[in-house]
Amino acid sequence: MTSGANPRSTVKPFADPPLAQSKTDRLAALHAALSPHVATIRTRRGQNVTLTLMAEGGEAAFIVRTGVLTVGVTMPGTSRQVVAILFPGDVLCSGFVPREADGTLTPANAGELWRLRWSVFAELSAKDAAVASFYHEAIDRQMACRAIHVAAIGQFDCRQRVATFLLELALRTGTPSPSGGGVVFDMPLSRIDVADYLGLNADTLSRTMSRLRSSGVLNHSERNRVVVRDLRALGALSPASRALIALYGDRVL
Amino acid sequence: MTSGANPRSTVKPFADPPLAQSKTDRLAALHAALSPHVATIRTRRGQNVTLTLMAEGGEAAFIVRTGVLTVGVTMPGTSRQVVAILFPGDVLCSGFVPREADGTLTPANAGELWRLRWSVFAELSAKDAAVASFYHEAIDRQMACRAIHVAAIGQFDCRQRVATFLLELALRTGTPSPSGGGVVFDMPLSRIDVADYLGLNADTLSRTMSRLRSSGVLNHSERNRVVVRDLRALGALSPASRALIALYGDRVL
DNA sequence: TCACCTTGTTGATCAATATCAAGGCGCGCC
DNA sequence: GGCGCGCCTTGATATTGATCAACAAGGTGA
Repeated sequence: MTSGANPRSTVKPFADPPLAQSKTDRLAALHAALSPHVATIRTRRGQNVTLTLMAEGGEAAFIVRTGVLTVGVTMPGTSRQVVAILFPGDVLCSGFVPREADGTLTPANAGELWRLRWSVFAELSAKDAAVASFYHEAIDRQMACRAIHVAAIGQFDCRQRVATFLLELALRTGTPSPSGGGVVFDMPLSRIDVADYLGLNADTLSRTMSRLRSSGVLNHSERNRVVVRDLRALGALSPASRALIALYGDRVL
Repeated sequence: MTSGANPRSTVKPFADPPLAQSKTDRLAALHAALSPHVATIRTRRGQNVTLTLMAEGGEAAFIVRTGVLTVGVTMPGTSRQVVAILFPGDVLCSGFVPREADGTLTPANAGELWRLRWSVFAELSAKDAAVASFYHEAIDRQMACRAIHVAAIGQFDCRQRVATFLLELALRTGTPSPSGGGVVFDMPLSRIDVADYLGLNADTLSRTMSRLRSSGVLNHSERNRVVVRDLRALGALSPASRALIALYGDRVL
């Protein structure tokens, strides 16, 4: 469970994905407003970020600066469910994670996380319109994303779920591949994490990915990197493609 | 599809559920702050509330005053998914509903809804700490609720999902039944709505409810009303019972 | 270099749930 | 009252995806 032992952490990651450029700017601007109150956490895969502040058990707000994290819950007698995947610019408040549900905030790779007391964040929001609108946009995006996620888990079959997930990653973190029509991105999550996110068995997920490769939508690629050969073909497999594009843009399309 | 034709709308509803008492007070206090900007919508079952404001296509914020509403999305080629059920005190912003996903806000019964321009709501939040904290608490609760919902759809089997749903309704809107240990509440949603919420087939849902009745957890009850004979037994069937109680209280337990 | 461990892949089997079909019930409408 | 229409229920069947088990691939540390 130590991050050093995990091969995934040794993979040379992309630099910040290009998509995040404008977000990175906004985050830098935010930092000016927040910095006196922010604790910076360097994340490493496998570590477990505590959701509430130690002192006084206060509520905390987290802002993802770089890297990817998963938010998971585990109900007694069932396996873990990843309820959200957080990318740079996303916000998590400890109140978002239900109590008594074994909630966890787990980095998927190395990155940086800002943490601040929730009450401080609320105050800053009231004073600084830029902070407030950053927060509200983050909430909007996350709520919309969760709606799509619920629809995928509740209504999509196995292949549709996998296509939806890959499309989301491609739109959020992908770079156009040299050969036209394709997209490349890092896969920050393990098979098991992805399966837990999609409400699927890891075996079934593996089979589905294999089928996507043999049908030519994906390329056989190196470990922890995904090469989508034809993004439009992938989009055609996901009922949520239009919604995802509306939410995350068609930058790589 | 007219509400008058629907038998459900003719059922005499409970008055505001007792749980909502403190919430009702808060809503009344809020109204003072918001009233100059609020449009009050009387909801009727089956109507479709438009999510964006007509003029300028602006974003809107909705606050549920009374009644129950469902938020649904439908991706092409799949059936509808209910992504949230809104009760009095809940908030919905149009940005929460993904675009290009056929999002709908649909009252399940008669009630009252406040609508205001999102930008106005944001301004009021910055000025009035009571408005801001109301909003943030609503967001926290809804995010936590959605996490439980995702876990239920992704990991629970059929009976666990149904038990979780019934428990949530019991905790949020139930009243203790005369005979000890039991709880009674209105069922505001049709079988199909519930099935769409739980990611189940309506037939399967019906079967599961029948089994819960014959196993003695539920009473055979009149149409659109549910009598839980033994709430603890119901809780034992739901892996999320502790999380739900932490979120909604043990008032009726 | 080799043993070991984690992660991922693949095949065979089985169970849960969707699908299809038929029928009952309650209610509004004619 | 009788008719027609949704909604709900229940049974028979089909199919998807979970489970179990074996094995491959790659990294780690001695």
